[in-house]
Amino acid sequence: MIDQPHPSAYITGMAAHHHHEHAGASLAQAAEAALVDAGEQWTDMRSDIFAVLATFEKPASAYDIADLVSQRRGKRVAPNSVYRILDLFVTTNLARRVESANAYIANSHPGCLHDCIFLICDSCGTATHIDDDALTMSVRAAAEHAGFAQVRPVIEVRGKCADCD
Amino acid sequence: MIDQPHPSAYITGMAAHHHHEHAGASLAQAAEAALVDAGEQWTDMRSDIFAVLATFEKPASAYDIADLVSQRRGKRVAPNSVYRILDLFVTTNLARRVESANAYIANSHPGCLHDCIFLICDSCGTATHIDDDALTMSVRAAAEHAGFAQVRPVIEVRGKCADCD
DNA sequence: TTAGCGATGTAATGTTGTAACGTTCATCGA
DNA sequence: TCGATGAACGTTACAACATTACATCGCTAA
Repeated sequence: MIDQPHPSAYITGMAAHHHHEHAGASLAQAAEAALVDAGEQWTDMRSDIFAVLATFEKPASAYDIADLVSQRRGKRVAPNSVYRILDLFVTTNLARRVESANAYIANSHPGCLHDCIFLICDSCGTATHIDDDALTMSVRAAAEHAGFAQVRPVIEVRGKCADCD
Repeated sequence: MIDQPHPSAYITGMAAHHHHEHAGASLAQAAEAALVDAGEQWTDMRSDIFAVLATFEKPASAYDIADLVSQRRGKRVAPNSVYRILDLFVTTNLARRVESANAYIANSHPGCLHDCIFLICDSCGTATHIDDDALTMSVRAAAEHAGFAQVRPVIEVRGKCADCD
């Protein structure tokens, strides 16, 4: 059901880049729209998990999410179920996995397809992101030049944020 | 005892870039030299762990290494001990951690200080690396521009390598 | 009605990573 | 010589992250 976008989608998508940063209810709506658009269902469980994920400032682990969703529902939700849905979110671009933190973060502009660069503070753990398509496309190009296909860049920068510095 | 290099070290190191790719005994020697240079000891345990790590084509997990080192020594070596030494290797630039694989890979030119870009094949798992200082410095610059300090870029690209494609 | 399918639940297990503390051994000054 | 110190490594236990296999539930199309 879910297909990875063809790499060229990134190139065309790159031209006119116009970001709608969502938050709160607006974000949830955008997420729902994007998921339905991808031919998937927007269930209560998915809605709850997305809502919880979106409350985090820092990348959230699947277990963090499982705990909060369990509270919210008054019934234990197993990590398993959370992982399933997080995987779905990642493939549909509603969320990103932060590899260097083994955690996930909501995409604040779902439906908008491009690579992003995460900045994760080693002190306070908060993550921000930069959109620099020129840079990410260079990374893609370098990998493709080395013979790689279907590339999926993972660009994260660990460090100290302005507040913690 | 161990200090992180100042970021400017990267900039100066970037100018004349001349790689000595090591392998086998030569690599082990280079590693030993680099470690001693950093004021650390080159013990039997460290030597064994480095040797095992260097035999891998693919990023090796700490547990993989623990198993092989245990065999080699005829005595169980706990993952714990392996982690300690891998951490040391990472801080002294003898090895790198591949975040997106939760695994480690020997640095084929220890003593040579710069960020690198890993390409990891999702099919066969092998990892190669690209050295593109212009690119990695741009990532550093972008992060610093966003107010981050003591930055440590993690640039990895998942995809299909030329052989598996 | 019921066969099929997608979503979720349940239980078990596997993998990765850390914490706390103990032992060994080399060095060094009294 | 003796004990103090400190680095390296051992041992145990546990915490955190992730997956597998299979069961159940509810919808809908034949």
